[in-house]
Amino acid sequence: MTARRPRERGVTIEDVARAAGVSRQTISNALNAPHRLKAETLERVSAMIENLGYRPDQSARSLKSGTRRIIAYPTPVDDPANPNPLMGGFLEAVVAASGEAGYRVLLVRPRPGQSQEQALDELIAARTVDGFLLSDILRDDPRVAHLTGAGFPFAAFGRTGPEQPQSWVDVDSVQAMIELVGMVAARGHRRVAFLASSSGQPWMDDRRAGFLAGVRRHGLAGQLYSPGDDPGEIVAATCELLAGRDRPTAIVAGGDWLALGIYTAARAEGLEIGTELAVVAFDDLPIAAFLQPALTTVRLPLRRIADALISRLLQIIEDGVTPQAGLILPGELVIRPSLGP
Amino acid sequence: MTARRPRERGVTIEDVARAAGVSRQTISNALNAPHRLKAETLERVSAMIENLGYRPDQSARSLKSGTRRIIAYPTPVDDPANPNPLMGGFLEAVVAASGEAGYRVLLVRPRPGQSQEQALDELIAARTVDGFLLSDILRDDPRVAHLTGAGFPFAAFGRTGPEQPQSWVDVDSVQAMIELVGMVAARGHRRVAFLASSSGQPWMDDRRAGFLAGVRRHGLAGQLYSPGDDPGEIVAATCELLAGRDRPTAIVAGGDWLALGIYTAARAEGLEIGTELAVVAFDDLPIAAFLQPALTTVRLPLRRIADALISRLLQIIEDGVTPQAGLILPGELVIRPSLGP
DNA sequence: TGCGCGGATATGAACGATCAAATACGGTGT
DNA sequence: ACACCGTATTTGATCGTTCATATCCGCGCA
Repeated sequence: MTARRPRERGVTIEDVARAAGVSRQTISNALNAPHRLKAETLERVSAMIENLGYRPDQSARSLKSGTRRIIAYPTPVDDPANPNPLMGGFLEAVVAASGEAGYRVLLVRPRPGQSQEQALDELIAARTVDGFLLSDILRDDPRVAHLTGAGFPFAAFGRTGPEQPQSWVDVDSVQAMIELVGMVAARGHRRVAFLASSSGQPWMDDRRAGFLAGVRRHGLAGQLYSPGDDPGEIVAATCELLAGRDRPTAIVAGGDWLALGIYTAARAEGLEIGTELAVVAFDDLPIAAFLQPALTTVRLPLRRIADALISRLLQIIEDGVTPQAGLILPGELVIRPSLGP
Repeated sequence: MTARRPRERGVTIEDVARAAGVSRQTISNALNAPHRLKAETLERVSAMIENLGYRPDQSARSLKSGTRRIIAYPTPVDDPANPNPLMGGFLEAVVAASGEAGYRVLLVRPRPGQSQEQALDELIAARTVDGFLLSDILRDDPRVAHLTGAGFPFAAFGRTGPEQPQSWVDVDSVQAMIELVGMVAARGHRRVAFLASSSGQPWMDDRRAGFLAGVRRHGLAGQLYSPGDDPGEIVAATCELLAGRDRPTAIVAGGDWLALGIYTAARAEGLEIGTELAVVAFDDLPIAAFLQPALTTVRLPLRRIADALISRLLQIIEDGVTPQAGLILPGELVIRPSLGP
């Protein structure tokens, strides 16, 4: 531990009070309960606050009030081999949503050698944050279990177990996938393949289930394929798939990244995407719009998800009210040329 | 403003002191200056701390010490049309680096209707953070000017002006680009094109300058092209480029995303990448490895950059020492099949 | 005149930690 | 026996805010 140089202190409530010729409490009231002040005093005091650029010290306020106005977001480890589709856009949406509610987002990650639970405990015990925002919820997610046990506020992007707090928000992947398959069926495709790594993430299972449901509903011939995460593998698997005799005329990918491999394979096989082969995927990452032809996919309503998560979390933090049921939001089909005419 | 329900208070230093039969200060010393305690006392006290799960309240500690152990990172607005290559990996590296130094990262973004400077001021005045980490530094970046004026600690990923604090770290894009062009030249290419949007970002200018320097040094015929950000435009521009009579045999892209468009165009023109057309780019985003054939590119040493930034920032915060000169780190060539044999 | 009343403002006491200074405690040397 | 010293531990004050309570003041009313 190095020596710590205390930062210069700023303008305090005392300074403002002296300058305005009133007491501390009057300044505090001007900010927290303006109705208590005589209009004239309020104006004079507010001017002085503005004038001196006074802002209540967050630490002092927190110490007294017990609230931090900070939400922790444990960042998913971003595996370059399997880039997390959410990282970019979701974080973006969360920062915006919480910012508008007057909260800030603190990124946290276990130190080397520290378990996820320990990292959470550290923040709870040190009273650094008011609550947690979790994403990439696994089945029996240990973080959810831990926070539930500790009785600490959290909200989750992804479903939690039935015996746990239902403070989650999720996308109706099954329904979105059914609609996606519906679009494919409406274009006259009969043989459809689903491609996704079989990594056992709940959301991917939902997408797979949605595909199967869609295929059944529309009487299509659907087949599942699960290549590994390696790009080469994906291309190879797709090539094989497309070289077969009864090759599918449409491919549904579990995520936009996979579509990149599918495009590559299709071209290697001499198939034109959109006309000879329909490709659709899920997530609407930037790459979906960048691919040529642009990719038909399902857009996650990230901003609405973030808004709902923050709103639920703040309800727990500020009012102590835990939502009785999870919230399921629809995905939005984004039709682009890769689906065909 | 909704009513605020104070969170239940946790274990305090007083509780531990009473339980261990010593005074507050002894507990404090056990954590902050263990050498002051008799070995026996230390052991007994530490056991009790562990036992009760005591962690000093961060707000109380901050109030007294004036230090927050939090670094603010103003998140660049992520334009989906021009996805920020850094957002993912850089943030990741920053969180890891600061975590190891015992600091946390707070994401901030101006509220609607608030200027960037106001957002910074708010954090400074409320003493919420100890310093700022800036990225995507523009020429005459207003944030740098503002923090310099306020005398508040910051470190920047990207060069700052000569009259400003030199607490920056940057990648030697020029040199990396020269080496990249060198690799292309060594493969026997004579006509080389550089593709990048002309958006005037300093880092892109460096890459362009590096390209020109490399071309000059190796006596190649180099040409600059600046399509817009739109994927369709990129493909169209590349197609035109490749359809010309004296078409380049190698294309250098300003960023990995552009390579996607180039791949598409090359295939449309019937050119095989790696053999008939060399493609190289910059950033080593996940997409570089996903493309088939995989893309030769320049990897930014994100972890080293983050480490250096954090180390410099903490030096300013903790020791009050501002670095005298910026730090330039080399990019790392990642040779992959798109360059050719 | 004195009293009660209510709105506006002021005062004292936390919140939980750390810093600086004070004290307790053995052991030496004379 | 006593001053002296260094180490181990305790005490008091403080950081800047907010909560609960106290005071002030003008006014209507008996």
